[in-house]
Amino acid sequence: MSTTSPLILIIEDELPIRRFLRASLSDESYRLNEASTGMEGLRVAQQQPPDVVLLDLGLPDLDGQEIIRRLREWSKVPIIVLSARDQEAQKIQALDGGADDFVTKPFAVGELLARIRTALRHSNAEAMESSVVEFGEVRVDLVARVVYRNNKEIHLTPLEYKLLLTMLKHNGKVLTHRFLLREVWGPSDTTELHYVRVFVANLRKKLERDPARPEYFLTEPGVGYRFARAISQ
Amino acid sequence: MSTTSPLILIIEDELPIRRFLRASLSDESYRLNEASTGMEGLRVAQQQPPDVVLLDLGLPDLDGQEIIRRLREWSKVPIIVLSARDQEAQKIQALDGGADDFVTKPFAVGELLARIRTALRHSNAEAMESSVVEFGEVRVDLVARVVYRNNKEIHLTPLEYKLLLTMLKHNGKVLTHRFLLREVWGPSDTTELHYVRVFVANLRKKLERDPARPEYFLTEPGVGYRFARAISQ
DNA sequence: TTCCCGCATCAAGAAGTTGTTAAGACAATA
DNA sequence: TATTGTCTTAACAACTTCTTGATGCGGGAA
Repeated sequence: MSTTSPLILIIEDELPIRRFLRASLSDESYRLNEASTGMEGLRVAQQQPPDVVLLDLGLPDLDGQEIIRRLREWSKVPIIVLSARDQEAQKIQALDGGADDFVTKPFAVGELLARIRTALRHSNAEAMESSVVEFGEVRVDLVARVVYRNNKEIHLTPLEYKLLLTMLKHNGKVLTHRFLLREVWGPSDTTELHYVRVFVANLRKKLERDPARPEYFLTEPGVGYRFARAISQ
Repeated sequence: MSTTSPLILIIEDELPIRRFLRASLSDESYRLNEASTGMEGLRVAQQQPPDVVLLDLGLPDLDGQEIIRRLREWSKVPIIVLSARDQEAQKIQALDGGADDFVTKPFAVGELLARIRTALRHSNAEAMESSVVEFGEVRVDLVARVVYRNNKEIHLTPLEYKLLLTMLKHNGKVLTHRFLLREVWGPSDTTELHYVRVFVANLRKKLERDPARPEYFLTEPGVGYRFARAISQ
């Protein structure tokens, strides 16, 4: 968060509610960005990283869960979900999917503002990441979910990309085979440790200068793997 | 948060609600502490720091705001406030006073559980930040599971690292060969005392300035080994 | 001094883990 | 149904770690 006033991104398709939020929030001297579709919201979030996101779950184009998931792939920005009453399952799903708070419509402005302040307090501690990660010859656009090497697009399969994301997210940490299996393949498959080997080999082949002498996807024998990228980058 | 299941402190004077929470939460295999007054809650929180606090605002002895304030003087534990409907001012005051979330009674269990999980996720993330041990030229990053010496990475094998951890954990204490064997090699192998010698030698070679004149991995003749690191560090 | 004992060091082979390749299974698509 | 791309699985080569025995060192006792 910069020294200027906090930036809030509203992702909401209904104009009246957007108007209402705009009025309530700018009274508090927050800066605002608005998006009326999920895709637009993701794009705006990337271009101008907000300090808090207010997200309506009922958008026309993308599922709310999907938006949360895609945002969380590269950002830790607090997400406050707005949604209609009586959708408990949805609430739970949103919170477990990575949202930080939930406000039920119709909501009291005071409460919403207080929850925004709480979210801002939290986000103060955590640093914002970039939506593009680079290492060596490789550039990963986390929002577009496209990987380039020497500016040439490299195609990754879904699981390859998911594994890459997981390793990027835990940059520098040793990740056990078991952990990677759980993160990428899901909680069921905690046995087939060999998958990880094959897919790390694939990533090396596609992204390392010399796959036999990896610089980024490092092996920790007997433990697991570690992604090592210089901190400065 | 330790490796055991998360500890939740319930501060709530009404027995029926406490019972209800107890049933709902222990189903999820959380550990529970309960307090029926604010003072008791503060005392329990201090004696056994919880991972999440569920706080009823309407307690007989202390004002809810007061409890939040006193907790926040020394703890960052997530506080989820429980309170009756239609007390918006109170809600706002609680959130601004340092509470992290607010659930309105009567609440849906599923939602409460989801909010607890969200709170735990937050506190986990903060705890993960740093846990580094240093001695001499050596730095051990316990989260990343990486060891540096003069800022250069030193590779340790699984058993070497495990032995190092064991000795760090019991800093200053004399550890018998038998104890180290049990801790590092497992309960079966309590005979082969030679292993310990070889691995301590390895650690010295990798981490001591002069392996022949160890400063940290000290021999206690006839007994075992002792790790000695200045307490101040 | 010489012997003895516990500790340190080294290195070779055993045991286990990881890298690599490729073929088959499977699912989605045309 | 054929095609394509992806995932799973197996086999084996290459590599790392662990175990083990041989050897050397040093202090204390005879």
